[in-house]
Amino acid sequence: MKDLSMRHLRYFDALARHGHFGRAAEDCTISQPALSTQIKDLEEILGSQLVERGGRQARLTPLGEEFAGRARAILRAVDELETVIRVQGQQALGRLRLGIIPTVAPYFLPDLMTALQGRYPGIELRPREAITQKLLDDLQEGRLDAAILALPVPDPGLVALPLIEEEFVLVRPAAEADHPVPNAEGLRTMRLLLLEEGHCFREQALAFCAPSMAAPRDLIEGSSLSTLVQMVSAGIGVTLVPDMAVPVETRSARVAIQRLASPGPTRRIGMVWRKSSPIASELQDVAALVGEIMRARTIASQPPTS
Amino acid sequence: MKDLSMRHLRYFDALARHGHFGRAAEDCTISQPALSTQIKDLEEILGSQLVERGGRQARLTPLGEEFAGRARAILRAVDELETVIRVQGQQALGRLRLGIIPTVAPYFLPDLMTALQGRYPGIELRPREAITQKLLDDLQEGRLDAAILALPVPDPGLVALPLIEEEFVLVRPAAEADHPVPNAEGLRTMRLLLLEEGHCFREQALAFCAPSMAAPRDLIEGSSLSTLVQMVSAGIGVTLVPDMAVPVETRSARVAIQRLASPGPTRRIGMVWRKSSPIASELQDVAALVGEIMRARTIASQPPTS
DNA sequence: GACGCCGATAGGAAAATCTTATGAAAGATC
DNA sequence: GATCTTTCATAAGATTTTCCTATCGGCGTC
Repeated sequence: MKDLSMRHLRYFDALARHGHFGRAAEDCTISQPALSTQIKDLEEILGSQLVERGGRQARLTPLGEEFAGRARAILRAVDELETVIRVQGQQALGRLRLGIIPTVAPYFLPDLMTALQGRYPGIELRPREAITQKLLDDLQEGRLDAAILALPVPDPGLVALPLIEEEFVLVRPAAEADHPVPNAEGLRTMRLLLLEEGHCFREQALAFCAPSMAAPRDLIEGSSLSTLVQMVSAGIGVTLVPDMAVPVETRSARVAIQRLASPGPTRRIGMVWRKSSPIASELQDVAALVGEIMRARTIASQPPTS
Repeated sequence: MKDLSMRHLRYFDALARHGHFGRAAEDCTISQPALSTQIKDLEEILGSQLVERGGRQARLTPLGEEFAGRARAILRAVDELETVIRVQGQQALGRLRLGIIPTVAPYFLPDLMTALQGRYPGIELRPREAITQKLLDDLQEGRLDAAILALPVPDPGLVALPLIEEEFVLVRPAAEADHPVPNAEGLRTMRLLLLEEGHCFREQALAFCAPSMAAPRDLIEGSSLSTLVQMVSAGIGVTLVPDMAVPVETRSARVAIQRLASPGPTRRIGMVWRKSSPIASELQDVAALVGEIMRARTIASQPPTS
């Protein structure tokens, strides 16, 4: 047996409104027989007579009235559905769930939010700060639209657009400001403060200091760069921070900054999203915008010295 | 361009629930390609991507989620619509809009309502009292399902089933109880009280008294039989009332009842409905029931005397 | 790099829908 | 009261939509 279709509802609605097969058919821009058969179909489907065919005019039965009312409500809902989806589909970017690793978020998120709000008025921004692995998972599962993190990402199925490349700088107690700049080997002999397991920045710093995977002696962990810097200023040890963190983190701490000799440790920050993302092209734009902001901020913040 | 169809909603709902084209297709008992193309159609119709096809699994876009929610609501409404109509279609008679002329209504309506309620449990009864012309109009326009009135009805397109035939009796002041029973000619010389224009009973009475259409002298009008009888008891004149009205109207009035000589005036009460009425067969039953009641009541009420 | 899973695409078949032509019933008209 | 008109139903053929089978291509896995 056939199913109830949208057509049935639409045609019946027209018939209910006009009370006349011919005019209803005209309203639907189909022929009168077409409408007649559809109405007949409908009555068969429901197993009840909905229209009373008097020679004079077509009138609805009580059941027909009931049907017409409900049908109209459904048609309204369908119309609204179409409108809503069409309208929402228009605006390029309605919502952006953007993940950012913890060693980037504090230094760019505010500016980023402002810029995105300006570029996409009315956008619903949902930033989320998490470590790389969690970001990648969320990305894969569709809980994030894009993420800003350190490249490379191993995952195929993701697109990555590099944004900036930045150096790590050495942060040591203010008292050691005029000590000589150590190299990687020298660093290994110092008390190095690092982020907890899971942070990509920790791995990158370690990779520089201890390429052989041997964890350096005297390794102390902190939960944020801010914590690490505070510990440094207390004379507990030294640490590495990314360039972008310097202005914020060393503003009020009594520490010395030393730029390491080339080739020093670096990281490349990029934005990634699913290749299959429906808003891939918009994300391309977003990435460009983010790149601009990041470059402007890092250049501006870097002292003219060195 | 094609239109949004019920199919689209159903298929998309399945896809949303399973997150998997193959399983969704199976759920809909169609092949996977069929579902794929329908979903693609849907996306084209709406001009937006609703599903994100990652190699791994199919995920809904935010727009897709919105769509799925609304689609589900619509499908629920459609399902309810079908159920309601199917169920209501089962019960033979859900509602009966029954018109009755004023010279019948007071004497039968209560019994009739009771009997119909008993015969059709849960029925919604809507009796309406009005003069013949109005009843016929309402019947034609579908505002009434059936009407009880005096036959014949000129209208083709209506079916009429005779129920009872009853005589008119003369009502005169109690003081005249032993006056001789007048014939039609004699009636014309008396002060005759009649219903207002429009009542079929008025015309029938007039037709008996004054076949030549000449209105008798001294004609006085009242708005109901009850009023007329009260006026008679006050000695203002005489009137005719149908047999069925006698028990009720003369119960507490000081009036005399005289049965006229045969062939006296009579009227035939019947029930009519549209030939095209969808509940024509039920109305046939209703008419039979009404006939039974009327006959029982009129016979029982008639004194054994003649 | 072969295999398996998943969804897209192609081509032809089946079904639903539409149109034109025609029929039948009931009012309307003369 | 016979004819004309209106109105809806039915019939037959054309068109469109929908579906199925077969096959491809991407992607992840072993």
